[in-house]
Amino acid sequence: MSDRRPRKPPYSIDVVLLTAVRGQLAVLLSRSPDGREKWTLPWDSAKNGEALDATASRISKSILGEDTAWKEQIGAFGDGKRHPSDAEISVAFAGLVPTGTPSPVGGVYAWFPLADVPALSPRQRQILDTAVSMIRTRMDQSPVAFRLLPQMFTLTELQQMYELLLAKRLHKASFRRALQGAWLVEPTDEWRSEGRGRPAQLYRFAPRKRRPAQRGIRLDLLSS
Amino acid sequence: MSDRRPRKPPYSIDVVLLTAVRGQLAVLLSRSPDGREKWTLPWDSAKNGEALDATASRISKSILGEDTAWKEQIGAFGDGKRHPSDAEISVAFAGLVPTGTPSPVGGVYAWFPLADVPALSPRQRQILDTAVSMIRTRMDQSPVAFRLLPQMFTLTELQQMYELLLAKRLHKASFRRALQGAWLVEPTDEWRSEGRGRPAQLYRFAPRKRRPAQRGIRLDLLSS
DNA sequence: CGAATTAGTCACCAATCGTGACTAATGTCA
DNA sequence: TGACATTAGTCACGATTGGTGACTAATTCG
Repeated sequence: MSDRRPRKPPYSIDVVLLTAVRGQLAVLLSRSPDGREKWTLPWDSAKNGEALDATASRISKSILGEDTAWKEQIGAFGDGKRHPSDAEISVAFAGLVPTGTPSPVGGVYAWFPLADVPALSPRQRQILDTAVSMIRTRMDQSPVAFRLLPQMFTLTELQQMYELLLAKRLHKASFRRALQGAWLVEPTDEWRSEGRGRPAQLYRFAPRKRRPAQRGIRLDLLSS
Repeated sequence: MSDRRPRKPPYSIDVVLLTAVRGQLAVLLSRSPDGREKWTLPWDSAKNGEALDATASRISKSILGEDTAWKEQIGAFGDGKRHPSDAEISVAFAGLVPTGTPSPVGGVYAWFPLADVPALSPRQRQILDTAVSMIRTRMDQSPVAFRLLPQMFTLTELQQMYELLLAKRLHKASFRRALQGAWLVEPTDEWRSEGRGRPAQLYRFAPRKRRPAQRGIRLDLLSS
């Protein structure tokens, strides 16, 4: 988060780090050095010759200790709306952080549930909204839910993650049947006993190329 | 596209205009003023204070006479790959042009079927590939096929457009049943007689909000 | 007129999906 | 120790959706 002010950078790289906290999506914000209770999305300007996603990786790494396992560009933003940098445009990336990852120490960074995000600059607010909506609509194309979970997880946890992202309850049997047909996970030989109740088998994300999903068209998904 | 060289712009706006020509997707390229047979994606730098998509609209309008009915940002590109501008990064937009739109006159612009696109700068090549792949994967979320057709079209034309985008044959009855269930088109009272055979009724794109498509999850679409 | 051609529909069957009820394996507590 | 609560995991039925070939409809051509 360099805060050098000598000359205005041509563009900033902003990072939307998302995780799941207690059944809600949460975004990582950075405390502004100047204001008292002002928060911003982490951002920086690119070093000389650095690729766009490399800058995003560097930012993530500097905050979390390592890069996110998944990252996607959200787009470029710059409708003249204000931004903590004075850059004309900002290129935004979204990254997913598994639950259970140790939180960054120090009072500089904090996770905010989406419902409790404080006021941001207009451009960063738009970036956040676009990132969340993109994550939610790209679920079918990207392994989003898996990247919000640790490497090993129970099927109930996976289902709850899907329910969180879809904001909709799923039926257990349907969910597992669909999962089976998609060849996305494989069981490990470990089990986890979570208090009372039968222990759950742990699975890992292991997509197989089998069956290229030769299905029909789905016109009914068209939103607008 | 302006070719002023005095100072390097901070970023360029590149536009990928796509249409369908004889059963193939085609992209509009602009002849380089310097080289003899060099072609580029249309691009320009933003005027002062102009929003990103406003620049893209201005470029489209200057080429086609009017803006495209549909346009989407593809993203920001700038991994140090070369670009006709010397901008560090380029923000790309895709726009769809209905078949039958009068082609831009003069030898400056031309439509190239995707298979016959000449060599482009590395960055523009990447932009084009990303744009096409985005269009194809976002078909379910955006009315892509409809924006490649004139306002009124026959269902056979619509089906052929879907077949072109999906690179896959569709069964007539299935296609029409899915279309009916999606409430996307409405019939007009006009018909078109295309040579021999029974005349076809013309339809228009008229999505209705009915039935929010309360369907299950589709895990089997997950690609990676 | 009849054949060819394209549009549009129907109906059968298979595959998929929503659902409730079932079994399985553990902890809790009397 | 045994009944109960709790969570995991599966099964099977009926309803819906989807793939498909064959059908009817309306036009041009010769």
